[in-house]
Amino acid sequence: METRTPYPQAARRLLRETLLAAGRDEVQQRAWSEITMAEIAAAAGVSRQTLYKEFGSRDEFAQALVIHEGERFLDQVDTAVREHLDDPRAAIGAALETFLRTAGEDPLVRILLSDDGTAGLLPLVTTQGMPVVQWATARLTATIEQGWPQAPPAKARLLAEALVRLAISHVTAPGESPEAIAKSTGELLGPFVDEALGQAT
Amino acid sequence: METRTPYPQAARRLLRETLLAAGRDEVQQRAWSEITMAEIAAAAGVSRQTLYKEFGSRDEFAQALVIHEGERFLDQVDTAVREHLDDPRAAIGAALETFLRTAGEDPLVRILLSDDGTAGLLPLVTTQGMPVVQWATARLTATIEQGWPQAPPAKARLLAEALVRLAISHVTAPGESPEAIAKSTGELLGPFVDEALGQAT
DNA sequence: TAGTTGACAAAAGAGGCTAATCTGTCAACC
DNA sequence: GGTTGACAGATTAGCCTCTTTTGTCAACTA
Repeated sequence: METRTPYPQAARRLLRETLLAAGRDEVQQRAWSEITMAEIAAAAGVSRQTLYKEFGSRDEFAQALVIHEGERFLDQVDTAVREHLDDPRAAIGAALETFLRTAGEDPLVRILLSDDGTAGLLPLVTTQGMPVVQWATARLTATIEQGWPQAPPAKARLLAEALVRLAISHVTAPGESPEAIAKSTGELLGPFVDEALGQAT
Repeated sequence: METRTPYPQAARRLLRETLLAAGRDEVQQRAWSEITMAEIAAAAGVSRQTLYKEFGSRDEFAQALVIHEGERFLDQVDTAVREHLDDPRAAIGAALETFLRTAGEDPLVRILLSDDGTAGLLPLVTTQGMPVVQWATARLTATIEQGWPQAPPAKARLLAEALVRLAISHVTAPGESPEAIAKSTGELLGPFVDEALGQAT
């Protein structure tokens, strides 16, 4: 599984990583609309043109940033899932609870939700949310298939997309506590996963 | 079931209905931020003060308008559900498909989704969406309980809220076709409803 | 080769300032 | 129960200017 990465790819990856980290730092302090590309480049210790060369445009960078941050959440979800490979229903609950809790506490997510206008990042998870939904769905699908290889791919994807959409919904319009939501959703989707995975609670 | 409504209530209801209808007509043409309370009142053939007396403020009117329009969609959902009382799984599919199709074609919904900013109506179904979610959930829960009295209330509510959130998600960030979504979601939630209602397909 | 620098047009945004409009709430009237 | 007219305070439209930002050059450097 471990392969040495050739220098060019590694350098490129490092560059992206550095720029995205700089972007995160900025977004944690001010609204997206008040942050300039020049500032991000400067914070990363790189020229503005390098930023453009790597990401193409401001909007594309925003997309990449949101997905990159999402990656952090999904890593945690992965871990939560792996701790409940024996009990799919509990896995769903743990995954959702982990996600909602960390997202709810994350300063970046708070800012994202508070900056309403068209200029902000919020549309990237609502009206223009499809890229994020599809990316997260693909990622979660992979996690599920890895944890339960016997699951039919179509059903894994179905479950993943529903979880992604429900998770986003609960983050943007929060009602009950993460635990309550996790419990309910586990109950709701439990019968489906029991059937799909051929395992009983 | 049929009771004569006393005049005062009837008049009040007629007033609200007329104002909301006027509001809908306006919103179908321009963005919410460009519509004034005076125009709505005029379109309803009523004075501005009557509007304020009835709805309190611009924001409250917006809330009422969104819910009132939602009522139209949920009426259709009700009908769709009632046509499949023998098959809960099909009922879910029909309900979602009906909702997504009519919502997708509705000019009002299109405008709602295109007007991003804080000034628009969109936040009422996303970041400030809880009132709408709760209202729609309560309404759908009632429909389910009426159609399947044997269903445990908690499970009916659980199912209803998930359907509401998924429906909103699919309207704001549309991916597949209404039919495909309806089919998938029916499949996803089927096992749960089978269990909750004690009926097999 | 991968990055920096400086320069650029076009687009967007900040600032100020006035006039107009809108909201939300009066009280008087029918 | 509804209308009318009037009102202060807050918003918004318009316009104009100045500045900044975006996105893309070509020339330069390690």
